[in-house]
Amino acid sequence: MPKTEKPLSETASRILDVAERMARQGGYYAFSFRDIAAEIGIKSASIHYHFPTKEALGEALVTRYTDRFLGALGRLDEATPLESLEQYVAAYRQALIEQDLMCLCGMFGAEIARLPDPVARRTREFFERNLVWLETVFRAAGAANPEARAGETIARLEGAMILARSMNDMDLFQRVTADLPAQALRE
Amino acid sequence: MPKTEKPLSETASRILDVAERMARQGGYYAFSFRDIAAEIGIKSASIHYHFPTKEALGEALVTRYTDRFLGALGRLDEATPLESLEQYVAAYRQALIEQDLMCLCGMFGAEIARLPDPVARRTREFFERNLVWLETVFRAAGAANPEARAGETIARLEGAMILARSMNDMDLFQRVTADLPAQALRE
DNA sequence: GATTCCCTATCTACTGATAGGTAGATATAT
DNA sequence: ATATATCTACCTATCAGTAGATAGGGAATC
Repeated sequence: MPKTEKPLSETASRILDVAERMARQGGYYAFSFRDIAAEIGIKSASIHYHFPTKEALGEALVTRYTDRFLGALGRLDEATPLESLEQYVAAYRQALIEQDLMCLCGMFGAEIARLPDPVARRTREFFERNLVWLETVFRAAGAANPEARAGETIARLEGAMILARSMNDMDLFQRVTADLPAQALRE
Repeated sequence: MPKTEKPLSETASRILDVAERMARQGGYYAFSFRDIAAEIGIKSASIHYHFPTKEALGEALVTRYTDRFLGALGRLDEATPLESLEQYVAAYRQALIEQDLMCLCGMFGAEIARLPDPVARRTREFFERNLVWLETVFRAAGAANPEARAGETIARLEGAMILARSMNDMDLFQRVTADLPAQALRE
C-alpha cells in the first residue's frame, strides 16, 4: 500500500487558506500565527496543534499549492501543445485576476535566500515540476530547445504578475502574455 | 536654481548599502534597524537620525536604486536598439550573477500589496521609468507594439531572476534570457 | 584668546506592540 | 480511558520608534 494522504482537518485547511492569502500578498514574513488565528476565530496556540512551527506551516502551504496548481492542469495526452500552453497561461491569469494574488511560489522564489530550508526546498520543487510539465509540452511541439522555452514561459508569467500588480494595471498582464503560447511555439 | 541634491552622508549611504542587500535577499520585512546598525557598528537609534522611519528608509532605498539602475544604462541616441537591449539584459545579469541578489524592485513588486504607500509608489515609478526606456528602444526599432514588447522584456528578466535563484542555478538565467534581445526585436 | 551657542551625530535607556513557541488545563466525543 | 482539539497564561526575543543626555566642531561674540 502506497503512502496514504492524511485528510487535513477542516481547521487545518482553513489555516492554510488564510495563511496562503497572506503569504501571496506580502511573502513569508507577512503571515503570523496571531493574525491567522484572529481571522478564523481561534487562538494562536491552537494553530501549533495543527502545524507545530511556522516552518512546517510554510512547507504545507507550498506543498498544497504545488499539488493544486499542477493538478488543475489538464492531461498532456488529451490536448495539443498550443491548448496546453493556453491553459497554463490561464492558470496564472486566474490567480492574478480572479484572486488578486501573486503566485505563492513566485513570491517565495523572490525571498528564497531568507526562507527556512524546507520551505525553500518545496519552492524549488514547484519550479522543477512546472519546468518538467512545460518541457514535455515543448518537446511534443518539436521545439529545438524545450528547456529554454519552458524557463522563458515561467519567467514571463511570474514577471508579468509582478509587473501588473506593481503598476496596479491587471490588464497589463494580458497585454504582456497574450501572444505567449503562439510565440513560444514559433521559436 | 533647481532642486539641489542633498549629498547623503557617509553613514547614511552605508545604511542604505546594508539595507539594500538585506531587502534584495528577503524583501521589505527582511531588514531591520537593529540588524543594519549591528552590521555597520552603530546603535539602531542612530539610524533614526538619518531615516526617521522604516518607511522613509524604504523610500530612499528604492529612489537610490532606481536612479542608479537607469543611470547605468547608456544614452539611447548612442546605440542601436539591439545594443541597448543587450545592455539592459546585462544590467539584470550583473545584479544577479555578480551580486547574487534579486532586483530590489522585483522583490518589492512581489510584496507590493503589503508595502507602505510611499514605498509602493516609488516601486511603481521604477517600473514606469523602465517601461518608458524600453518603449523608446522598441519604437526606434519600428516594433508594432512597443508597450507589449517593453512589458515582456521586464517580465521575463524579473521572472528569470526568481527562477534562477529558486533553482539555485544562475546559469539558467542566461539560458532563459540569451535570445531575448534578438527575439524581442523580431516580433 | 577665551567663551558662548548651535548644529551634527551619536549614545543610553526605554516603551508598547508583536513575533513564534510552550506548558498544562479543559472539554468533547468515541 | 483515550485521542482530538481547543483553551489560558506565559515566555523570550525582536520590532520600530522616542526621549533625553553627551560629545565634538565651528562660528560668532566678548
